[in-house]
Amino acid sequence: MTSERNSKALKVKRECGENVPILSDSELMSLSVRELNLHLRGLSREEVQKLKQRRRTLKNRGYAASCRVKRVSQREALEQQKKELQREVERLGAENDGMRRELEGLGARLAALQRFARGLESGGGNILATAPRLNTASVITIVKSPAQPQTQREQGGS
Amino acid sequence: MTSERNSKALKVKRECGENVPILSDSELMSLSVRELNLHLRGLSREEVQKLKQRRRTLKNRGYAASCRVKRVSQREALEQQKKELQREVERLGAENDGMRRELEGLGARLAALQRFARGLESGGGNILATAPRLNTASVITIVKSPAQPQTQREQGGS
DNA sequence: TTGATAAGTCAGCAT
DNA sequence: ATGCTGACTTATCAA
Repeated sequence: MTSERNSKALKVKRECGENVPILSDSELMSLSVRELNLHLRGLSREEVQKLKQRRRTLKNRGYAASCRVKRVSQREALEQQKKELQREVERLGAENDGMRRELEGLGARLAALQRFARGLESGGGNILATAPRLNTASVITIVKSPAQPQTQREQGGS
Repeated sequence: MTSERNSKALKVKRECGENVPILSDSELMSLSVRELNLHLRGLSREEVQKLKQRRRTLKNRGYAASCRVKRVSQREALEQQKKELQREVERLGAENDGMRRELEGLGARLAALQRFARGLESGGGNILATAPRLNTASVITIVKSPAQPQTQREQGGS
């Protein structure tokens, strides 16, 4: 196809013929209208039209290229955003699992204390004697078990 | 442009000329090779080549169209996936916030019990007298506070 | 041969 | 006039 266009371009140049500097594609494409007019001196109406048309075609070629580049980069941007969101989902999921485990641990400790408390409640004042399965040492153990990261600050007393 | 193609097609038909049924674009495009050959009887080598070329061009036109359709639907699929991931991130984020709050609540209750336990520990056996700021009733209150959803099942003891 | 795609051409819209 | 984009053609590659 390059050959086809070249031949076409050559044809135009031949037609423009004898007295024209003959503009290259890149020259013709980048010239401003006013600059272009300087090169149009002494050309027939038809020659001027052909040159302008070639200029338009060359510019269109560039526009088409930009259009394709834009299309590709937009697609890549979308894919990138998708990857980032996937990473974010993974991160949040892991964080969720971690907290779920912490919650389970705390829940178990609290449940144990709850059993103990039920004993306290029903047994009235005599704590140690009435607690079903737990004694004071057990409660201390449960309560002082690994503190959860979130509320670590709370323990800074004395 | 349609006019350009039409004129080109007409030209081909004129050239094929007097004795040919003249296949429409859609006919020529959808014919199998063997079916096509039936329509090629009594055509010059050149006419056959032109017809085959037109067939190829028509098919290419279809391929190009599919290509564009595919490009669009792939882009739409990407956008759809992106939206779903965004929703997922939002959902996980909300879930995270909820658990974080639960964790904070449980952490506060446990911290209070920890203060109480410190009193128990340092004071030896005399629990009620030694607890810094909490009495037995307070501990019961803390321990029996709203149980966390996750470990609700734990409390089912007689 | 068939199908897919990049690049180029053209038409048509919008600025 | 300029820039963009959809549709078409062509060249080219892959299956």
